[in-house]
Amino acid sequence: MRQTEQAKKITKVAASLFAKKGYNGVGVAEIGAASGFGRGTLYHHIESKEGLLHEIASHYISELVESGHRITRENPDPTQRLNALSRHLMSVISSSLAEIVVCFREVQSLTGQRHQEVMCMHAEYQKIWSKTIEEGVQKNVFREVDRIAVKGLLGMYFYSCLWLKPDGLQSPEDIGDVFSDLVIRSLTKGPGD
Amino acid sequence: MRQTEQAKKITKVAASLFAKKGYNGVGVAEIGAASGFGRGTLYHHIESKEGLLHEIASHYISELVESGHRITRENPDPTQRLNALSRHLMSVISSSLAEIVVCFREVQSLTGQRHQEVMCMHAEYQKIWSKTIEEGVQKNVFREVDRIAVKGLLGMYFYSCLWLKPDGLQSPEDIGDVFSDLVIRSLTKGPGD
DNA sequence: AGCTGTATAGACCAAACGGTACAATAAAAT
DNA sequence: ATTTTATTGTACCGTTTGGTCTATACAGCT
Repeated sequence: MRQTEQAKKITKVAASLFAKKGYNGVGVAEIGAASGFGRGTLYHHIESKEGLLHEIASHYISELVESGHRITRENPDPTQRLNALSRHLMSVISSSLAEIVVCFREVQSLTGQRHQEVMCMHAEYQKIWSKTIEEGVQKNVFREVDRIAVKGLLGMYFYSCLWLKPDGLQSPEDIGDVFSDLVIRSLTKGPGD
Repeated sequence: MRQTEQAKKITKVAASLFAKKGYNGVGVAEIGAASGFGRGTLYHHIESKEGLLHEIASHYISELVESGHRITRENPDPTQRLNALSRHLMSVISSSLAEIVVCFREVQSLTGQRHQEVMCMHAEYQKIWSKTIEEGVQKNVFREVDRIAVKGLLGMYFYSCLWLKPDGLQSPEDIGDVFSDLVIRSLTKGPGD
């Protein structure tokens, strides 16, 4: 979907408002005012309020899925791939904080087809991580872990968009390294396994 | 604050609605209907809609803080304490899923004094985990980790309320064990540290 | 000048919002 | 039996909701 400059601006403003107050806590009038348009003008550039939410949520989760597949192709080694996934996920989160908050916290406000479509992509992204860990187990570099472990580990990343500060001291890559270090250590085989 | 039976019922119903649709996605009429009261009746039992949100959020986070302090007293050993904190946190999450979702995802909708108070307790709970890890580092059982690591590890738990199924196969204690296993492995000293 | 297509603002809509007032009812206490 | 007290439902308040309609402005083109 081709977006005009104004539409991009509106989407960006909407994302930061949704992130701050929640989808239902923001009115279209507020979105218009914050982007410098009246309500009529707003609807000349967007389809609907929910369309705005869908645009934000689907754009970022599909970007994650796409990059996830690319990283999988580029990194046959499970440990290296985990680190690459970790760095990439964290850099997307920190460079698009508001959008990611919307993508992970406000999805529930999508309805029908749109909700289903976005949830599918979320599941697909999780599968990318699951597959990586499974491969590591097969190659005997990771220990066998419960299938809910990957949900837990991913939660570590997803939840970070709620406390991450955009002007924080550490770079996203540094944080990604800290996290992937935690993840890899929690997965690698020890003497007892 | 003493709560009548009806008020408890309303609070419970409100929590599950807030969890499903978000605080601003639910109207007082809907809360009333779902708990079997008219709007007028509802306001005879509650103070306000935001009061309801505050009641839910503050009750559960303060319970976590209180139990956290108790567990700290009862478990001098950092590793055992982490496991106890993990089990307890996961059992609270899974036994009060909706309330915990509200407590962690809808806090932002609280305003002024109430918001500040609840955020304070959230910070205090995090400190309980931080202290435990710090003690483990001092006692030389944990390696030194970045200060954001604890945020990440806690996110693992907090995010779980969004995917946990109330009728899941695994008991909360089992999940708590899986998680604390991940946490402890990611923290314990290895050959290289 | 006349035409065409895109931007823009503001009036307007029915519905829903959080909250209050008040009268009616039920239960308990005297 | 009578008076309090605690519950309840309904009508109502002003405001805001997402969304539409229409009139105007302003480009670029002929």
